[in-house]
Amino acid sequence: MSNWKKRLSAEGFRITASRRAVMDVLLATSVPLSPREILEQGRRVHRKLGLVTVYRTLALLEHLRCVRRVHREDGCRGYLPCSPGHSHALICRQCGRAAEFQGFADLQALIARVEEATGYQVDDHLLQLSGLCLDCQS
Amino acid sequence: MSNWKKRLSAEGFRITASRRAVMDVLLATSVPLSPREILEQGRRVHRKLGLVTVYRTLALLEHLRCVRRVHREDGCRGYLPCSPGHSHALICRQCGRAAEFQGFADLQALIARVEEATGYQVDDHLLQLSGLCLDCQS
DNA sequence: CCCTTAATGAAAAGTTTTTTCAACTACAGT
DNA sequence: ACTGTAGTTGAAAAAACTTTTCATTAAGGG
Ligand SMILES: [Mn+2]
Ligand SMILES: [Mn+2]
Ligand SMILES: [Zn+2]
Ligand SMILES: [Zn+2]
Repeated sequence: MSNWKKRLSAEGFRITASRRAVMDVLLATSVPLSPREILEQGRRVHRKLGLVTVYRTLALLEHLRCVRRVHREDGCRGYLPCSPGHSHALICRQCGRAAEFQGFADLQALIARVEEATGYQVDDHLLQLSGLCLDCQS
Repeated sequence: MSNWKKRLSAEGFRITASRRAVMDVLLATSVPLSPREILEQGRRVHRKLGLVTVYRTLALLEHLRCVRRVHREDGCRGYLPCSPGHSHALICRQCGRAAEFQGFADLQALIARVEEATGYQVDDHLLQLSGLCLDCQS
């Protein structure tokens, strides 16, 4: 049983055909998918999947930190699977392929300086990189 | 004549009452405003301002880098005025007050390492911090 | 196998954003 | 100033997106 399903069960959520369909789609993608795209792909394995359930499942998976939402110029609802622990997304602006990376110490240093300069107490951040993946560079 | 208006003229765009209204609202805010909020405030000075024009003016100002879009859990269409040059937004999660900060060298270092690790050629980034402003810490 | 109750999906409602198009007006040229 | 033209506007309609409702289904513990 996949990690995600374990997490759902552990938190008292039921494993349903609809949720499995959504999870299967997300686990298989390397490109951010919109709710509508997830619906379309999900229906290939679970015919009666509904869009409402896609939204609900995405909210749930996001809450459990199984997926992350990607923000782009042309839409802020691209969903990607994400590894456990803190990481950020790097998206190819050509083909959409996503990679993950860690925030290392640089960010902590930057944040410390920003706190110093502004007086704000920083407790969250949104960091996303974009560029060209190896394939799209040629 | 304000900086923004100069920039509009310079690029061949006309200075209209509607655009002035939207710009006035944006120049005066320290909190990200949604198109609808901009419409409401803008109508206080230009009665017949329409929502469509708010959207169009925002797209224009964003293109000219006079305003930036802020992404949040509860909506990715908050608009803020932004200073010339490269900077990022820092938002108070309590009262919404925004501050700007520069990306310094830390980010370059981080990006270099990410390029090294992933093979991607990074050419853009989205960075936003959030936390509590000085007032909201007490 | 029941039973309880979480979960689902169709439809409706509510929102947000874009497209259309006739009317308007900023402003360059006279 | 006056005029012509092309950029701009706003109402309305269309399209797209997201949430709510509610009767029905089915997961999974007992
Ligand atoms: Mn981070
Ligand atoms: Mn930057
Ligand atoms: Zn690529
Ligand atoms: Zn505050």
